[in-house]
Amino acid sequence: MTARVRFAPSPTGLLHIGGARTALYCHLYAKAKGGSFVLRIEDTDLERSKREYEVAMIEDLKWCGIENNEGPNKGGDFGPYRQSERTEIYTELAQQLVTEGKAYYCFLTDDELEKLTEKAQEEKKSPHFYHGKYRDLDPAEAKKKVDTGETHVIRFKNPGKKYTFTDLVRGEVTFPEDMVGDFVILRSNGMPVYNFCCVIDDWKMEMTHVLRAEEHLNNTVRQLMIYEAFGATPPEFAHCSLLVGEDRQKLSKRHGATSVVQYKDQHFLPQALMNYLCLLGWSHPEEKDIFTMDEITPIFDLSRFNKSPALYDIEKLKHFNGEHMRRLSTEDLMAYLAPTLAEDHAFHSQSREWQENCLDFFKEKINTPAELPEHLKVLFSTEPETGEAVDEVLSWESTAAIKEYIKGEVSNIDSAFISEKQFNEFTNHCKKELKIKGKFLFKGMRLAITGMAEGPDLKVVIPLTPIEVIKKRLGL
RNA sequence: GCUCCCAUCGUCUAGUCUGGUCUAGGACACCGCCUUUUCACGGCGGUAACAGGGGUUCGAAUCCCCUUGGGAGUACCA
Repeated sequence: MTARVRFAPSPTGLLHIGGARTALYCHLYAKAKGGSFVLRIEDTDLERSKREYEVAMIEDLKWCGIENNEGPNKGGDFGPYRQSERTEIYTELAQQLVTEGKAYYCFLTDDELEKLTEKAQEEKKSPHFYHGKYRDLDPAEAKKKVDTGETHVIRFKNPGKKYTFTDLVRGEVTFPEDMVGDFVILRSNGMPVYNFCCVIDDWKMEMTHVLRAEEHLNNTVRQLMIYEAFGATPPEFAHCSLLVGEDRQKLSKRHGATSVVQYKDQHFLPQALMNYLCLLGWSHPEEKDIFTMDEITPIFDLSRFNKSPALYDIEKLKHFNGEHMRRLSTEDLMAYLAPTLAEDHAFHSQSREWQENCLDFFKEKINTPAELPEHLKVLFSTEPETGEAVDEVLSWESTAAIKEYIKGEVSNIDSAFISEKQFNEFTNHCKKELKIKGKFLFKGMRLAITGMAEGPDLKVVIPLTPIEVIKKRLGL
């Protein structure tokens, strides 16, 4: 049987980091098994679901390099892929369970429910202990109430036994008989709830594997009951660890940038984000840490999941971004970095060759595009630096001598740049004729030409600095 | 409260299933040195962990139990 794996987000917000990781794992696993990756939209929460989120989600997944084989955007043999378009299927199946005595109508009002929950808690019983009030109501009588239009939901009749299943990452998991009560499967507004549709869809869409985050582990018991009620074979389950923030709690908006689109907007490389996310809970068999998703697809498997929650660390993500950025070809690097600079940045007025040399040099110094403008100041800024370090260099007599000499030389230069050869001649002149060496030479030279006390290698920086900038710095 | 899950450097992790080769390996961050000045990169080196307690065993990070700690769930959210 070919693997069929789904990612089933609810379109109630933007795709977040945790969702992207789950989607990545699902995608990777489906591809590793040569199977299909299905996108299903779980929009049964009418209040919060928005079509625009669905659209954004598909776009963000695409940016991540995750494309589905089936889904609302692609079609397929198991559609529709939006739960809101499948309500008939759910309602019919829910009715079937009622007919078979495996579910029943419940007429509990919100008030009653609340009171019963409180009562149960006072008696130190599970909150759901009294929720089965209408469990044994005569079906004919229940039907009559329904027909007269009384507000009702459909509750699943908990068989009251232990459930055990083998989770592909957690091993054998057992739930006690009273872990959940008679839970709702069809709301009073006629919409089915998550645990019900999820099972129906995974069953009818013939999913072979359900990969999701640990927060769903407890839901599995309800789902197992439903599969059993229909005599359906459940898929294999794999619950991977949760992503947490600094406070060790489930990652959410309050932890800062948690939607994928924010990383896209900040110009992170999608392959870096995926690489980092992939390693949060999964490890490469050879302990490699930098790789592309294509590279690991053939070797991706469920046995290398770590069971404990992983802390999402942006600093480490930046490192991954740097590594992937440095692996880009000259052309791709240009396409990546150049657009991140402001439109009026002096970088854009330079030649293509200059731009390539420039990026090739500065890519070594940064991990993210956001750090680039600050580094480029050494080439374009005409504002002299201030501070102790600068003052110290300025206090040396040699510095004044260097500046004087450089000023003379530069005023005679007509070309657009000082060549590396010329720069070496200047250095040698200062060394031999002016008898300046060591830090007095290099620091003095740097200050004279760049106005800075510290910075990258002068041999590279000087030939990249436009002569008019240098002249302006020297007051020419 | 109840249920389920988890527990190796500050962080991500390898090693746990199939006890010995683990004086616990790698990565991020941090620190130091080298790359004839600085910073970054790179190279080299360093600080830093098996939550605690009991067992089992000749031998335990690895197996068992308890404690503690953390997380998730406990909805007519997903």
